[in-house]
Amino acid sequence: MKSPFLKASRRQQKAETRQRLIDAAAGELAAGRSFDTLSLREVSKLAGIAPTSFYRHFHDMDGLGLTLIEECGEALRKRIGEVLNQASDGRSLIRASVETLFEFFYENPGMSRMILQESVSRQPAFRKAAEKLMQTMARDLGEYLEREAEERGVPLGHARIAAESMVAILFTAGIGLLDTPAVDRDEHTETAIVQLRMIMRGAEAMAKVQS
Amino acid sequence: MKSPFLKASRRQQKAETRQRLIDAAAGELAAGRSFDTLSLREVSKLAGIAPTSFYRHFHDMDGLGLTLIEECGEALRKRIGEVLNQASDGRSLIRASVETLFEFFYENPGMSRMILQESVSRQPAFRKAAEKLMQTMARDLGEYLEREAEERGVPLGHARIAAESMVAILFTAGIGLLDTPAVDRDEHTETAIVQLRMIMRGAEAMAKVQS
DNA sequence: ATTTTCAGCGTACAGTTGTGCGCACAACCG
DNA sequence: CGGTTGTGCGCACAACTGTACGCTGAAAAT
Repeated sequence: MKSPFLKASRRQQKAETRQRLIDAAAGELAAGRSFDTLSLREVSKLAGIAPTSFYRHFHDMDGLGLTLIEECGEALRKRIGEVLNQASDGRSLIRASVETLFEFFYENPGMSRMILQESVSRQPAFRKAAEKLMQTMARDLGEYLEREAEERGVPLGHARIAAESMVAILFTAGIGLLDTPAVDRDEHTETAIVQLRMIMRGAEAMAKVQS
Repeated sequence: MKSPFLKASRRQQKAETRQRLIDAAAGELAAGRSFDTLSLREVSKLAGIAPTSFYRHFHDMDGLGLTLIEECGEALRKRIGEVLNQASDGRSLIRASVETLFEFFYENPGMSRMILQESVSRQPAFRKAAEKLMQTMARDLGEYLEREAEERGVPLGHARIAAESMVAILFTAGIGLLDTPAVDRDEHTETAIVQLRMIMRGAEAMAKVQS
């Protein structure tokens, strides 16, 4: 054991090294690299371990990638969940959701781009993981919309479909946000809000006429 | 010159080789590979030329990539343009657009996925090219919507914004389409149509009340 | 106190990558 | 016809990849 501090237990030590691998990869992503140009050797070096030691923590680079997606997705869902569940503060639900999501994108550009990227990836495992995240968000949002609309006595047609549209728009707008200078950030946000409102209106309108 | 047929002129010969490089790359994409895992040596071999001869046709793999995006984008825009401009046949405009676009995706899965993928790529050149395509489509669609709405005497609010939403949904749905078995294809299409109609309704509703 | 476990290391190897160099030889031009 | 052009080639090289193998030494278990 060449590590400078010997105090830690073995479990701790291993967990820390693993985390250093994750951080190294995330750092490169944040710096603009794309995940599939990262090599096992590279992240190992960045994490301060020998290439062959990588295997003590992940079976593959794919393993690392899936962990990254999972961890980031978890954080994101948690953050959105808070907004949906805790009664909205002053802001409208839509505004709160959009602003929260965009804040997240803006704070974690590397990870966000990776999720967006892997949702269209050729690597089935990655794509599935990213898609699952988006679908879960759409489902959560759809259920909320339905519940909320019922309370207001304004039935929604196709709540699930509307929610899917919203998620699609949010993620697409999120991409654009990532290379938008901070100055124009609010404009993007407002546009997205208008887009979501438009869908809400459309859903209400379709509920009135048919079904 | 080792080529089996010597009849062609130099210009022709070069154009053909270039095309073989393009086809080789496109073929690999269609077979499920992702563009940035393709190596110069690999496509050269597939095209039947020596690696070093690649440089006679493209400066880079990036050069090849940009050509692919451009060519495919051109084809796509042309196809959509036809639908928008020539008076709709029996189908509604929305239905015609969606069905045409999805047909294109389905016929060119490799290229389509590449465009979708590069629209969120870290490679600025690729991303810009793909984004430009999407923006152009959104603009075309927006202009059409505005014109058409005026004719019908039903003014649209935020036509451009509505068009952006539509494009976002179309492309997101397109991704999903690419790994959907042919059986469920129609269902996807119908869902997308509902989503676009919903946006239309919303845009009309927002025009009535404000602005 | 002794044994077992196991994170981390160094070495080594075969494979692949992009690309510089110079040559061949058919097409083209005068 | 002779000279130029330029596509295509083989060779070579250094950089980098993933990973198999066996060792070390401290932590954990006995």
